[in-house]
Amino acid sequence: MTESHTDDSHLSKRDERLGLMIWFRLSRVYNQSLKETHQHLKKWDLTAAQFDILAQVGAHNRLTQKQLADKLFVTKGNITQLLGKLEELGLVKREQEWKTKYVSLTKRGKSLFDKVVPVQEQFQASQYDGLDREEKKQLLGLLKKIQK
Amino acid sequence: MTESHTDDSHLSKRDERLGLMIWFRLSRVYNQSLKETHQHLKKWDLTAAQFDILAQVGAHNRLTQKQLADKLFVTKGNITQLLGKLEELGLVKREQEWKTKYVSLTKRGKSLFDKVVPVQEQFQASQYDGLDREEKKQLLGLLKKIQK
DNA sequence: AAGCATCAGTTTAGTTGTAAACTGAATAAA
DNA sequence: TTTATTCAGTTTACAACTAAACTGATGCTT
Repeated sequence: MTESHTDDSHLSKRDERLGLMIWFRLSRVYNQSLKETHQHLKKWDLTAAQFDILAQVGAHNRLTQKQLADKLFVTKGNITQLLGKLEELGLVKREQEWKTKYVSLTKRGKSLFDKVVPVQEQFQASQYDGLDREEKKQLLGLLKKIQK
Repeated sequence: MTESHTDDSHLSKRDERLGLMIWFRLSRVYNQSLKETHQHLKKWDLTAAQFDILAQVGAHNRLTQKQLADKLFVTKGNITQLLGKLEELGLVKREQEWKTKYVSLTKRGKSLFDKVVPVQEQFQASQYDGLDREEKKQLLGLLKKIQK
């Protein structure tokens, strides 16, 4: 006889229910976190998307727009738009070299980077203070497993 | 002497790093899941936000817009806009009663609800197939704990 | 060399969402 | 009764993001 076969066709109703609850909870945790991030970044008049670019460019100085898009998991079109704004704000500059454009921080951008990134990263991480180190490792492991 | 005090001031660099990795991973898992959801819903010409409303209204029939907003954790303004579209599509109707408006499904909406919701919910849940039941419970527990 | 594919970046149109100001009705208070 | 509060829903302006079509330059192929 088949072992542990209470339901084998797709997934038991119980598992489906669990999956749905995870989905709802995940979306709530993520969106709440995003909102708090936004709130926190207002101090420097930055949006979350702008911060992400600032952090990436500052950490790697000199990236192409494509590399940036890939690192942030967004489209090239999105990067174009965001860089337009950041350029207006005088935080980044684009230098065409051969066929590609390299993005780097201006002096103002660098200075803002140094001021904001450490504080913001600490804030970001603090959102998981409710978990101890072991639980964080567990959570990270489970999230990785979801993405196969 | 204080016990296990390698760093007590804020959080150890190690914990901060872990927190950041969780944040990145969470955002990737969520956005990927959202994208796949969108893809899947295209079959019925529905967006994820529209599906969420269809599912909620169908499950509770007759909700006010405020209740809907609260259940979905979005603003009333967003609900107004989405309902406008769904009304155009002939899927929901709004009935003013005293000062509030009650939202319910039309015949077309009901029929679409019956067709889409079970399939979509199963698809949604299947995104966590990589985890066994125990792991799902663990993940859910950790997510809940984050929200205190 | 001419033509074609490729690839970075841009543009455009559309969706989702927020925040904040506004409308209008019901209720409470003077 | 008149005024003020409250509260549901609407509107407006804006940010973020995608998908898909487009631009232009590089470089391969014949």
